Amino acid sequence: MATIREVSRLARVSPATVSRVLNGTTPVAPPTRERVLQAVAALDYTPNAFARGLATNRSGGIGVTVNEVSSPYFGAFVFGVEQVARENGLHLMVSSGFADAQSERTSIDFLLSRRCDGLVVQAEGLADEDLIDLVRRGPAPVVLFGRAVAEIEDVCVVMRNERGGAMAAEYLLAHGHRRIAHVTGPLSFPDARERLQGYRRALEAAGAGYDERYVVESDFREEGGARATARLLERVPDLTAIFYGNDQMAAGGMRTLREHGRDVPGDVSVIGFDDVFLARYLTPTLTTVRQPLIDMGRAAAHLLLNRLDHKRREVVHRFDPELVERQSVARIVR
Amino acid sequence: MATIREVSRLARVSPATVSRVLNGTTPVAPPTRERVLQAVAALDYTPNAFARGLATNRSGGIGVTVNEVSSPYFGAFVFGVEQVARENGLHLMVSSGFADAQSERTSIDFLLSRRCDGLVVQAEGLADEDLIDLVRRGPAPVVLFGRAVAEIEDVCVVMRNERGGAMAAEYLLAHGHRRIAHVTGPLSFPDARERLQGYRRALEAAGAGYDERYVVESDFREEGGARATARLLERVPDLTAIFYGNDQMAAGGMRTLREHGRDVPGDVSVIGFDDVFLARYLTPTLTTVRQPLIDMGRAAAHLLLNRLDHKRREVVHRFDPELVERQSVARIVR
DNA sequence: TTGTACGCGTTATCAA
DNA sequence: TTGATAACGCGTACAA
Repeated sequence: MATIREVSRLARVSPATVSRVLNGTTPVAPPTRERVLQAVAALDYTPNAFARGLATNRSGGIGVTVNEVSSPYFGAFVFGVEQVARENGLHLMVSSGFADAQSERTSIDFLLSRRCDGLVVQAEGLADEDLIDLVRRGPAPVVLFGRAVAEIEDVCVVMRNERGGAMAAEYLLAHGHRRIAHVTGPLSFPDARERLQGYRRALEAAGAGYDERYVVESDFREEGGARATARLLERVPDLTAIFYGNDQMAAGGMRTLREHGRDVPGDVSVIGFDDVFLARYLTPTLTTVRQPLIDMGRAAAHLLLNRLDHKRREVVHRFDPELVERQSVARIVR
Repeated sequence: MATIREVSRLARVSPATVSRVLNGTTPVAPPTRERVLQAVAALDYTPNAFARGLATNRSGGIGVTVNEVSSPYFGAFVFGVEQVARENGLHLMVSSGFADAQSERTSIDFLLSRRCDGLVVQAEGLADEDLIDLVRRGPAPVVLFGRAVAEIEDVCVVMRNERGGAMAAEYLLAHGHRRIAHVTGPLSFPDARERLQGYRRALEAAGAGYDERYVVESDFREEGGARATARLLERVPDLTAIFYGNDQMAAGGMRTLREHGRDVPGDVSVIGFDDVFLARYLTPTLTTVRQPLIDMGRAAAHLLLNRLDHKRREVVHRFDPELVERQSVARIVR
């Protein structure tokens, strides 16, 4: 690997001039410039990222911590982040957090020790205070995904979950349903609480009444959705529709409904949340509340870039959900 | 951010001693060692990765290029790589290649310019020669995933696709099928060719005969699978089973079969390849040939580690497929 | 067992 | 417009 000094010798200039040509920091006389460029090409020179980092204190990389990179949900988000990073000549360093405070802490420290220029963090284990501290006192700019922390709202990219929950319930109400159940995610997660709140508001606004026997807390996972559904069928067998806090739980729930001889959507209508790709593969295909994950990833990246270069790109912080109509909801006829 | 010099002053030793304590390169007297450790803790010192890289010429990171990080297929693979990386205190730098030679080249150069210690590459666009050149003359160790290049076989982690193709066909034959169609991936991909070859070998071995009217080339995508299936139904309407080159195409194909009034598996049995996530969500659930992607990711990472630290971890280079029985194949009764 | 001093490759400051 | 030179922070011969 050639060094800047070798290039400078070949071009018969000083290393400083080579640097100037490459970084465009100071004008260089065209003929000189030309010689440098030729030398660079001849030696196939690439600047040493370590040395550059040491001198500039910037790495050209942004760190991403999410629950699990390989899940469809976070995968889509990371994809959006990567797009923007590439467009701006930055690279991505990823580290999964596995929804565990200790593990998330490790991931973040790891990324920081690698001198990332900034971080995109989706944390489920860490407390609000930890995140506030990280954002305020951390050594690098940090933006948050999927969690609205009031004190640092300007660095958060989130979904309007309350609105999404209401949207789901309203859609079912509009299709004639009244006995609408809801399987929530863990209520320790704001996402899950907000969706529940939206559901409740919509029901009350419609005069359908909120009845907590129709609500079961679960875990955002397929098996959990299946179990919660069995519980519902036992407790309130007269339900005509179920709103699941995410698509995975809806998938498990639909299986349970089938096993109990309830046709979807003939006997029970089902609606999910997220619109991950599996929604299109279920039978019937799943009507769901869509989160524009790729766009949210792009937004998070843009937000971070704003903090890195102090430009003012327009960034949406709160995304609106969108209802995707498929086949899992039927109109009630009476 | 504290520097090694500040730590050394606080501990009243030289910077060299601090370095020795932290890296364990040379024995340090216990009391001295203790003082250093306390100073490190007191100042919350983290070594500067740039300076360290400059001095050691190692970054502690490995680069990963795959078609698309966010796809379930590659996501699972990357997940395996990440596991091993973490276990060894390394971090991951990712860059998608999008199955395009130009883009893959850019990704690889990018990762290399970031001074990754090694690379895990899954390339679909680059030619064998490019990869051979990269492995042999590149500035860092490289291992390949999903492509067996004869000249550099020792750095390749692959699936026994031929065997997998045969396995799929044999399974259908064992269930009484004789008129078995095959929808392949792009035959420019070795994966697709090998699976086709296995299919052919199994059919011929069983005396069922190979008939190319039963074979349609497609693109590994859902829509392609749907179109290919329509073509098959037109050309050889008497088929009783279809082997798809991957699960995505099987998903599209099953939709087409339904649209044509063919029940799966009542009228037509279907088998896929890969066993990605979605196979379990289709209706009926998809019988398929499983690739142990996470294990393959771990193997690729171990292989790379072997080249980095010259240890000799046992690594499987060629993985055996495994048939996962679900509901999409029925026995033919006559 | 510990300290001194240099080199790693770049950018930035200052002077010419 | 260009060149010398001093950081940047660490690891490591070499010396003590």
